[in-house]
Amino acid sequence: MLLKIEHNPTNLEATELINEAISKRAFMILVVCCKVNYEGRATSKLGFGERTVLIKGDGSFIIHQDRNLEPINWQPPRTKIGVKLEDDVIKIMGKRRKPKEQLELVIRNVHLISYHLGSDTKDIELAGYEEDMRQMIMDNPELIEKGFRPTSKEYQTPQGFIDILGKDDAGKLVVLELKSRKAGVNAVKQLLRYVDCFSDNKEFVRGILVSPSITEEAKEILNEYQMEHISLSPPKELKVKSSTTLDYFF
Amino acid sequence: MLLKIEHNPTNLEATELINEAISKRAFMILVVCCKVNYEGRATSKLGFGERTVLIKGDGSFIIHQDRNLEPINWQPPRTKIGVKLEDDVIKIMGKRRKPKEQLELVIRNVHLISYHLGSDTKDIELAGYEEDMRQMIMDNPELIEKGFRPTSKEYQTPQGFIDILGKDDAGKLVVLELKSRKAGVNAVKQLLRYVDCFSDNKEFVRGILVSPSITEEAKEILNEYQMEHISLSPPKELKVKSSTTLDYFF
DNA sequence: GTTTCAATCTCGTTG
DNA sequence: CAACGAGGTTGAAAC
Repeated sequence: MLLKIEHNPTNLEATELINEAISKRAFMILVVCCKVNYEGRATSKLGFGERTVLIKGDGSFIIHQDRNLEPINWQPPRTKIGVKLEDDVIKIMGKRRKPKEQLELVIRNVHLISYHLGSDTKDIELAGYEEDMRQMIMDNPELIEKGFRPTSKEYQTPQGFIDILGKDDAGKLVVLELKSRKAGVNAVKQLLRYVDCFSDNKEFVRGILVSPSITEEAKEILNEYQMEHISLSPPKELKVKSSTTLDYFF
Repeated sequence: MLLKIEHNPTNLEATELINEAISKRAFMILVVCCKVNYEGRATSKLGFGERTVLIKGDGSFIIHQDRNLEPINWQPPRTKIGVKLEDDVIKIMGKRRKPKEQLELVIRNVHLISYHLGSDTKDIELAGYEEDMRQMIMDNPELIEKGFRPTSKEYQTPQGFIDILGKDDAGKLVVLELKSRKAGVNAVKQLLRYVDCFSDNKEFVRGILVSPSITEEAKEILNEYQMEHISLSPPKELKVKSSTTLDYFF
């Protein structure tokens, strides 16, 4: 894999390398003393300090401080990246239209610059989501209860899509609301709104919240409206998430 | 600033440097050929490929592919990081309890390893949030309309907190729902639910959605229920967000 | 500690 | 292209 590194380059040398990296759409890594200005969806200013910067070939622009998981400033993919040297200060601009926004990185001093090329076409396999849960229940309706028969998934109502709609052993309508994590009051309210969509029915409609667990307050509201909770966790068997893997690169 | 770099080290050399970086709580940058396994809140596997890895002194563990803003795998601050060399393969483990989860990075080959120390205590200043908008309206109620008087902010209802509640020139009750960005149907539904909380009132209650813009469908629902929209953007004057700046490091 | 909610959310999918 | 919803959401504030 091609990889260029420079330790403590001059700002002139660094500017040239940054230009190279941009034109090659490389993955660039910088450790610099810099300040940062952002203007767009919000506004921010960050004074001078040591930061680690990633600029990807797709236009992602990521600025990390030395703590926290999240970057302190960033721009999403497809950002236009430009660089210029002015009065021995390097300015890297990331501009985007729609939304109109711009990130300005003012570099006083470069400690490390590196860039490399190399595509990574592997897709991640993952599991443990609401969609996996939905599929699991469609495949094994008895996980809800004996005699449960799903009639449709993502049934549309004025309030949005019902995760799973079905009928129980006695033929009563059952609305399922799925959550892959601990469910709170919002999940219960949503379920209630779905059930209310059938309030013109003569028959009582059952509302069941399906999630690994539930908050205490959510449980109270469920009881209040005679709705139920079933404890069920999403499956964690792995499957390929995206089908567009381009494995012929390997 | 102390900064160590090694280009294409052996896996033995790399393991030693990784150990050094961990024990010094340094900011480590790796460009490696690796695979990644995650087990915890969900499960994921990522096959071998070229990845860029950041490990911060606070325990943040971030793995980037060559596209997208977001890391493909990660662990938050306070993750315990460990490394071992087994059969000439480097394994970096990031473990956390509560939630119990673990990230395993299996490195076949190191292209670049670097670590550096240096604290960055500057706080960012930013603006443009819903909270700023709320404050702006409380300070200048005439932004809504002449004669508007806020009576309370974050007024509690069974449906949640109303952003701002007030009265208009004619003494009619007005419910404001604020959004710092383009508002969609969910914002309108939320406003409608708040207004419904006063449906036992004799008088008509006005519902006003305040946001920079609004989706077409949201506008239709607003009209349907005789609610209003006011176009207003959050202010963007800067202020220091965190008050815990430790500037005496500088 | 747990719960709730905004976010420069991001990212995918769908119409 | 805009809109909608899930996320290992994260992160902060409120309780």
